[in-house]
Amino acid sequence: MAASNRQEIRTLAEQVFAQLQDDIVLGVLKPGTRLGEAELASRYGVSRGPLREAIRRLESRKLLQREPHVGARVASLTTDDLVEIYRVREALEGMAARLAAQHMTESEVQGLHDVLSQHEQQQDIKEDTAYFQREGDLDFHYRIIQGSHNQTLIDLLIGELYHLVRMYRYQFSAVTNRPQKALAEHRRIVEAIESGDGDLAEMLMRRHISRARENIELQTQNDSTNT
Amino acid sequence: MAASNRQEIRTLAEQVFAQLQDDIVLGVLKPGTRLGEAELASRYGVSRGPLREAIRRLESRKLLQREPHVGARVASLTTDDLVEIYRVREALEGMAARLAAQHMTESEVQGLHDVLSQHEQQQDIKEDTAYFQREGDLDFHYRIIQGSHNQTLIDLLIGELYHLVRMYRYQFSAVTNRPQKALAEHRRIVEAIESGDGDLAEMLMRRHISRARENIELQTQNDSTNT
DNA sequence: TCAAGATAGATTGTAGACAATATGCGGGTG
DNA sequence: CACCCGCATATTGTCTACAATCTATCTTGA
Repeated sequence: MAASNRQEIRTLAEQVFAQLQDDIVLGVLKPGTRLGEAELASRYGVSRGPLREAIRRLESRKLLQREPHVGARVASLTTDDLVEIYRVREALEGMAARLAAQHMTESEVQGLHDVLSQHEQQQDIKEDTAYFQREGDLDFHYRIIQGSHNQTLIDLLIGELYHLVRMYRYQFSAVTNRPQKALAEHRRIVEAIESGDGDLAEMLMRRHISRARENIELQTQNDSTNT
Repeated sequence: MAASNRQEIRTLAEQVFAQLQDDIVLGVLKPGTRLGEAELASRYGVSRGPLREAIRRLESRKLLQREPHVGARVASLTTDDLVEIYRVREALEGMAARLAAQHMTESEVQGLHDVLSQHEQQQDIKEDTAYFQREGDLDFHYRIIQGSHNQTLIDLLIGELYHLVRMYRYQFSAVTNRPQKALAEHRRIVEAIESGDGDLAEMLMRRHISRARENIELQTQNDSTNT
């Protein structure tokens, strides 16, 4: 539902790539797991050729780590890695918000409002906050990124970086402990985009992501002191 | 010399990957060229296995475009693509400059000064401005990116984006028509980094790259009106 | 002239074999 | 007892050959 297989898949190598990626992101294959080629080949019902091509592509997306003559392992993200990623997100999504304020069409802005009101309802019904905190939050960010109409930016964020963010969320069942504030920030970002204020949109988006990063850093401190 | 093969290369697939990448970036293989698998395999003296893995990795770096059952072509960059890339550079290198101001070591700052004075001398000797306008300029940017000490950021910029920038420069023999101003901007960026002013460093870097982008956009307009 | 089918060419997928290398175990030595 | 060296094993890396599939072109017929 969220955003997994965007384009039509035709070759076996691409199928294996998509399946293996999902299995890694969703946690079916746990971080650190050794991935033997023979084992994977039989698991997905293909030969080693297409499998190795899929592995190469997943390696360049940092979803698995490879070492020559040793093999591949499912990437295991540390919190430091995630903090690094959030710095990059801050820069790229800030730019995306700025460009979205300039280039978004009316229907795209309307779509933002739809997502927003959807989240507001789910906030009232407090039981299913998981949606907002997982893929729902990402839907909002996806739309703004797409709204930048900058294909390079879109590919970098959605094609490469976001899989790692999603993997982390599934790995640690990560939830934001400030859903109301986050939703309020989303609202103000949409207002800035709607009024075409690129400067403000970028600033608000950067703050929004920066706070999420600080939240991660804080939780890490608590974890280490409690342990 | 500049920055081509950073890590030790052990497997054939990695060798082919590095060679093919260089051949594309440096223009040995011209944009749009069809790359038959059999032809490439004999060209580099390997079989199709390692070759196909190299092709997959180059595809995810956007150095070549592939179509299933048709084949691969050397990517041909349009000016619009480059403008998109410069928007991303503005965001990412702005962040890199901010982080560099916070995290660069003394010796790294010294290295920046060295590059700077090197460029100043080459400016006086006006004959060989090509160095500054090509790899020399990139050296400066590379150092600041490395100075961010954010490996995710470094990988994205140097590992993925910069090959495209370099390819474009070789493709069009692109030169900046404002070398003095660019050098002055470099100087002020180093000052901001040295004084630990992350806000200023980011702002100056963003302006610097933004002006380079405007320069590209202007040249494109002239080209189209003259043609 | 246009459209549908056949053919040629290429790429993609598969299988099997061998070479190259890392890992882990066991024995020997200080 | 600890450490180092060498060997066996398993896995990855590579190559060859062939089958399957798709694309594009050419031919043929209406």
